[in-house]
Amino acid sequence: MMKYWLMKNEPEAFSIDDLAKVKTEPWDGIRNYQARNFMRDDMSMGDKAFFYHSSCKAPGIVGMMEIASKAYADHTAFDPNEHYYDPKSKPDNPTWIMVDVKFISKLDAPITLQALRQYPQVSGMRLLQKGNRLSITPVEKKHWDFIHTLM
DNA sequence: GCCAACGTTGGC
DNA sequence: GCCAACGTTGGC
Repeated sequence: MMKYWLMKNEPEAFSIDDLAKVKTEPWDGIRNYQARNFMRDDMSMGDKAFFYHSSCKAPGIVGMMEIASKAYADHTAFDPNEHYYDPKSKPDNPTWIMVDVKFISKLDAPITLQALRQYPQVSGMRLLQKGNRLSITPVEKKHWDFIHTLM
């Protein structure tokens, strides 16, 4: 059964345009257990995800991508020179993992957070819940489908 | 840059 | 195992 996701990233670090260029990219740097568990336990190859730009002028959904690998060790956790280095993650038993994502499309016009908040049809989305900070959240099919009607 | 809301850490 | 202090996220 295909699942749907929303994955946040700061466009200054890696944007939808960057993904459009490289086509496939490891989604590294996740250092939150809930987000990790989603990748480890619930994501499958072929799942679809919204690419969301956060911490920017107009936060919102900017494109779509496909999960292109199973979860595997996030090697950036092993390297002391990396920003996301975490000494408690060991190569033989990695704490942190990542998946590859594949570019599907960039939206002609982003669907901003501000716009999403206007629609009661998506008011239940985790993204819109107060205090939500998770960078990876599941998206219900009904929400996924409704957002497509906005494109 | 501010700050609310979380998540994590570490002393006890 | 509790919880205060600290760190991070992310919208505004």
